[in-house]
Amino acid sequence: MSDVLRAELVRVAGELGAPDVEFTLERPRDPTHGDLATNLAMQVARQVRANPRALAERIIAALALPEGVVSGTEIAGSVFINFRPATETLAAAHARILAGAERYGRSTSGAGRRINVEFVSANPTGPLHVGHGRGAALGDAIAALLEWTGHTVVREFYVNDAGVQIDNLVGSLWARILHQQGHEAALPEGGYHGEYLVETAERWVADRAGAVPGGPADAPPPELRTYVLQAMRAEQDDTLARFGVRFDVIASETDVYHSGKVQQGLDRLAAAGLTYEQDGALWLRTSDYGDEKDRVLRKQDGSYTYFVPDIAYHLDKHARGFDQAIDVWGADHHGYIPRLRGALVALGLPEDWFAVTLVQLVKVVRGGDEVKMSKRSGEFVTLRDLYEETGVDAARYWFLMRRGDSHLVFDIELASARTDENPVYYVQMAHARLTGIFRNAGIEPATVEGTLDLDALGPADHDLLKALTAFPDEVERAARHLEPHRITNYLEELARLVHGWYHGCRVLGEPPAVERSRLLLARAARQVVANGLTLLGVAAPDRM
RNA sequence: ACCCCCGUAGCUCAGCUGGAUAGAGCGGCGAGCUUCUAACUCGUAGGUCGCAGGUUCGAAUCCUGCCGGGGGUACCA
Repeated sequence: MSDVLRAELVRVAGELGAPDVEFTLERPRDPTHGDLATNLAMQVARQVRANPRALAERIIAALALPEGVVSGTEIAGSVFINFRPATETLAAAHARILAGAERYGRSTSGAGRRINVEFVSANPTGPLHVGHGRGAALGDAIAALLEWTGHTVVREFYVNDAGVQIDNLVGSLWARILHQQGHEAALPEGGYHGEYLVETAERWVADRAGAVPGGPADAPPPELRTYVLQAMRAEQDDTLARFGVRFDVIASETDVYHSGKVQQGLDRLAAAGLTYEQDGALWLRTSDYGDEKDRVLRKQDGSYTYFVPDIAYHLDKHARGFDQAIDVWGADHHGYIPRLRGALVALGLPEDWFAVTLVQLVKVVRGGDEVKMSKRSGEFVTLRDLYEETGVDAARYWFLMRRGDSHLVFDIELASARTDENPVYYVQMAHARLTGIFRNAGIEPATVEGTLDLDALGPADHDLLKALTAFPDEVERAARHLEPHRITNYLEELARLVHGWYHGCRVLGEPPAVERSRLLLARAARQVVANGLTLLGVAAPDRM
């Protein structure tokens, strides 16, 4: 209905002397205000300096809509014009849900634009912790939202496998190996104290049948580096795979160096006259492009800052043909955004090519007591620990419930609770109950076909259907803002309606016309709940 | 000192980039199982949208200044 209506409103606005007027046409928060409302009269009144109330009347009079689109029109507050859809429109919307099936809610609005979504990108220095989990759930859901809206998406993970931290990692592992052999050995400054390296050390020694080359006086054996990087990466990959997150591309910082792209990037910056030497270091003029100050590219000791490979890496993403790169970062990196964007803009990339979604850190509590996390001390809750306790569905859903830039309190006890305090169970339950109707009737949902007879049904049925038809718009909006929590909010509201409907509107055993139409409605509702959960990477169980 | 995010019901948070009487869950109080799953439903109480100005037909939403919480301001990654 809205497309036809919007086009007609634009035409009428032109007739009234305001052809380019901006106006809204949306579902009002309060359903008693109709199903679609527009502020067109007020907006036109502003431009042509006329009485809004009179204009609203003229607009309504001038509307020429086909039969079966709108059943009612009214003016409210002398500013809004409210529309009610005709039953034909609603029945057609229902038919679109069934026809769309598992694709209902998808659109082509992205027009195949190629988007690179980079997320998690954890350092290969230890197991993934809970904060990575939030980034994983969010990045994956953002990617899914973009896919649902017709973008071509690549999920990418960047491994910072170069730099001092890896030396510290290797040194830490070497110390653990020496401990194993009964030697005294101190962990390096800035080293990693976690228990997991003790286990890695045991495995390494076992793999080599106890033959450890060298002692406390020696440097770590060279092969230790590849070994520990592979071990850490394998652990992370396995944790993510079990969490239902898969990547199309794993990019590595070392590769960016070896491919010569770092040097190419530096050459490009220098050729554009963006760099200068000072105090024995090489600087980039990022302050000309929105950053607070210029940044060092090459340190006095001749090595590069991590900034350099990051620029090269993002230039490489651009060269690979992406129309946009979206990075999901922890909020503690926010100060880094203007710097990287500045560099990319300086090299001629569009301002909005590089976008960052920030995730605030997660506070983990267990029944009210905070669980401290520190990779250094090694006392932390890993992502794996978390979802093994709560289940993958609950963990993913909890990470997505809140806006990325709001602090998240993750109560392990609450998230694993199988009670009504846990929204994920509430939503999944809606799906299970709807499926239960078909199971009790002994029929497959997909075999219930035909046109919905809305005249046989009541207001509660109509309200449920209207909520179902809002799903595609919600997906569109969530994708535009990169905010998956809009989908969880929608699903919780929909689940509330489903439970209420289930309670108040019996299906099986009603008069044939009612039973048939309610089965059709239940099939549509089940589809939309399933699609919403699937989009978020959460299961839609048939029974619980 | 400067920069970024947040501040909405007792608690956890929504609020569709300016719309109508600010919503939900949990918790409180009250009610409801002979009925397709009570992991549920219904009712009810609960608000100076941090504070003060400004912008306009209209502000929780936009602009300014304060207050409070968190994060960031490396030739670390």
